[in-house]
Amino acid sequence: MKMSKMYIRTLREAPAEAVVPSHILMLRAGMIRKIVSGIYGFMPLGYRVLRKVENIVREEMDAAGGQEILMSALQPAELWQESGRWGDYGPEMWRIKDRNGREFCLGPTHEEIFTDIIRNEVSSYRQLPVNLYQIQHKYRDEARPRFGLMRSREFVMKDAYSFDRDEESLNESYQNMYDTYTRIFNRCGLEFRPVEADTGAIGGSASHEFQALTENGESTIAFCEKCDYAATDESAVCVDAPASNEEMLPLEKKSTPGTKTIEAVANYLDLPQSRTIKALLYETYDEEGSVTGYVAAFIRGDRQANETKLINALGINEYQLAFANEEKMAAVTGCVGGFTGPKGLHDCKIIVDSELPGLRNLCAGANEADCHYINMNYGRDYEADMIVNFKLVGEGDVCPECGAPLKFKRGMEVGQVFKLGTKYSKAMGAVYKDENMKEHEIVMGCYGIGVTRTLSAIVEQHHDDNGIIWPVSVAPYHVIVTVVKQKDEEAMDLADRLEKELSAKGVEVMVDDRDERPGVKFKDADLLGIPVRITVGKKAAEGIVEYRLRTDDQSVELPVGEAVAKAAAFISEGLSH
RNA sequence: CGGGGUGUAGCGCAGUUUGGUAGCGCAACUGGUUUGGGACCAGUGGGUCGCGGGUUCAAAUCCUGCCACCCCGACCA
Repeated sequence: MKMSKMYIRTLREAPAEAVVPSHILMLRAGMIRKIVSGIYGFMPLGYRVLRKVENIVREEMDAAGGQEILMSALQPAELWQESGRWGDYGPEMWRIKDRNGREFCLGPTHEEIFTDIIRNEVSSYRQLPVNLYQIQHKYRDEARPRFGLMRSREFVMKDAYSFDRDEESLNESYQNMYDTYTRIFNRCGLEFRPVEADTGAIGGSASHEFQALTENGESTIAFCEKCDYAATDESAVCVDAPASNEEMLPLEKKSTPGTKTIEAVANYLDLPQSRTIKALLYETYDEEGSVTGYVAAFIRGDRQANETKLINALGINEYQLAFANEEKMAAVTGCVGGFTGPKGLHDCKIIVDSELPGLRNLCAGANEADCHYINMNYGRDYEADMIVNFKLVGEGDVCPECGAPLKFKRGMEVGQVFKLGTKYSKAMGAVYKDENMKEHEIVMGCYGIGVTRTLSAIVEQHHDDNGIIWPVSVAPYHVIVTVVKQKDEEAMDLADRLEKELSAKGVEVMVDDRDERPGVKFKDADLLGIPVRITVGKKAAEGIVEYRLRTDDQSVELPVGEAVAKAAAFISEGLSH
């Protein structure tokens, strides 16, 4: 297509509102436009890229046995009330009413809708397994939309749901999607890592996030350089320190005036912090926010707690746990702020980190002002209501798989796969009959890809100071033919020939025939990130053009025919993986 | 939701301290000269200075309420 006929508007300067490269460059290239905070429109070139990514997703999902459908974005409250999530979802859900006052939401996700479809239509094991997906706008009223398409309130998502007769079959469906996602993100040209993710209060049995590696990502992932282990920082497993074989020494109470922190008490008693026990005091709440009880969690003094793991162990939602009001808690449990220890506490749940029972002769608060015990040992001196591994992983901690040190990197979550189990089928009555006419709940999985977010990730990973560098697979056009003197008929004829011959080979071509100076055209070509540039310039009359890749800074002169062949080969190679 | 910042032409900004009725660069339009990495000259158009209230002879500027946008944090099936 001729650029003089295209609707394209590039910006020389970056809008002040954008701070990360993907946002800045997509705005500058005129690919997206902000409508309001967290809501973006796609302009012609941006929409072409979006459709390319969608089509990669579509092809791979279809190849994996998924079937595409399209449900409504607007969903009735009733379905969410059935699953129990109308109340759970919170302020992120856009809720609206129709003219009669009936409640709806703009779908933030579609488990309810898909489960509803399936329960009405599936009744036999013979109809399973099923994998349905859609590509559609999702709506989440984010507390803080950010970084353009990276975290927006309206975004395009591919969401797939699998329905299986049992866990074993689910495992196959899950692995199938895991492999499919790997192919999709490879084809999008992303450097990514699948990582183990927290399954949270939703109660699924396994989940992986697909994290595109980028400095501007919002997630932190822990990974092992030696083996394949990788997990989000919250779900990464921190290995217990090896059990000690020291003799138990007699418990002794020490006066430790004013030592309210681990650091202070360790210094005062001249102990390493790894020989102390830290207390973390929490209140738990019911759904209405009333205090339901107290939790004292104990962990080695040099460790950090991972509250997500505590929450999961307690089987509550994250809003149901918060640091305690120590004065109130002291009245009930006997704890003493700054001097709390596991010995002598009452009327609260005592959670002990999994490595403490194996450690000997530790120092802990005595539940008495200005006093600590030393030589405290699990079993002899204190016991737990629950033993939980709730340590937060730190960089350098040992890999739970192979023992090598863990490293941290930043990532952007572009996809997620989740074994849901029967949460929704149970709540909504999605059942099938087996060979013996016995009813079972359908076992579900769900699988999401943030399509618009994937665009951000691609640009974050593929750009330079001059602009975007699209991978061939998602580039809005494959080749840009830059005509230096568009008024020169010979040059325009040559450009037309390039366009025609390349198009005939399935290559997508844009011809910059605009009445602009060459510098402007070159700058725009770089900004737009078209993978191949063919310049029709000085030697147009001789049928010689210049061929250059967006990733190179040198061009080569070639006869037109060769340039066509070379570009076509390069594009076909780029599309083949 | 807490903390911070910003709102002046399509984009980037100055002007606000010290009140006097709005300016610069880019972009756009016209004409001319140019033409290989964001040209030059001359001219033109474009603004309820985020919105409301107040002070004042006079408000972009001072006071006040609200709104929007951005950043950090909290949050993120």
